[in-house]
Amino acid sequence: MDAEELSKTIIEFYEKLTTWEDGVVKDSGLTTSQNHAIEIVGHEGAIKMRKLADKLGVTTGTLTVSIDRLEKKALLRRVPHKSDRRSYLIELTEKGQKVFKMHHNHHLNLTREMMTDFSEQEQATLYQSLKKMMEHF
Amino acid sequence: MDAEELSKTIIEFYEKLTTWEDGVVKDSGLTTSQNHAIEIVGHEGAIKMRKLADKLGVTTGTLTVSIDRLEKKALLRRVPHKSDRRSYLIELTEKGQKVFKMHHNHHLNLTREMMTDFSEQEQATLYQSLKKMMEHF
DNA sequence: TCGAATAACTTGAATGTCAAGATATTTGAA
DNA sequence: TTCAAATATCTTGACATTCAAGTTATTCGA
Repeated sequence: MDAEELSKTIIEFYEKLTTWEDGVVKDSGLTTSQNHAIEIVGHEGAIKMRKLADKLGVTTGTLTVSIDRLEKKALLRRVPHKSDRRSYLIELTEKGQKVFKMHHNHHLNLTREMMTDFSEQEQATLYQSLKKMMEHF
Repeated sequence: MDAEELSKTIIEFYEKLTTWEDGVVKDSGLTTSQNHAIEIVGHEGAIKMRKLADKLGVTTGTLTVSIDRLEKKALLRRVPHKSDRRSYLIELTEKGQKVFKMHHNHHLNLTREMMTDFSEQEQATLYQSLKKMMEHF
């Protein structure tokens, strides 16, 4: 297999996902960055600002502003940390949960759609390949 | 294969690529958006503003500003269109070519790195799977 | 106990983005 | 041919994202 060709195809696939995701996010009235925050809080559950900033790959200053806006939209909230009064836990509101689940389902539908022509065996192979590639990050 | 699990893994893989790409781009002194423009011009060759805007998924107003900045960095230039005086062709400068090739090689290296544990057969299967998934966009 | 480290917030500057409108040019129909 | 409509790009104003640098409050550790 030619590495050039494979590299090009991986990038192409990545670009397609990005375009799809941008479209889905825009329809939900959120920005990409806001959606990303909701995704992580949805998957991780209550999480500290510091840890969330690291996962998003932004500074805490950036995150403060970002959480301000999401809190204003009533999608998540700051809850004072029980044992550290400098800190907050960020968690989804009910409205935030709904948005998260909606987005989660969109992804699930896309996966099912993409898998229509895959045999059970092919799906398993793809799954293992993705896992194997991720070992290199 | 559980669609939930597969969906989760695809997203995970996508996130890893994003983080990797962000790091590479940041090291090059460009923004993600600027890099994206260079990628497309590098792959497509001389291209009209209108077409480039469509491929980037932004308005022409956004692109004008973006190209202004890249022109100031001497990475690409506007060349008047031969038969349509309203229009320009955007092309890479030599410096832009270098940046493009560098980035291209980074991707190639990543692909080779990810493929280290893949047999020839596995690589071909992955390639076909990616192609097949992309038919659904 | 107290200085260093840590968590989050604030501010200022740069960039990205869109919508709406402006300008120049091309196109197509009368 | 002529001219209104379409097209290509640019401009402007408003807002979001982001970082760096600096601030405040609290916790930690020697």
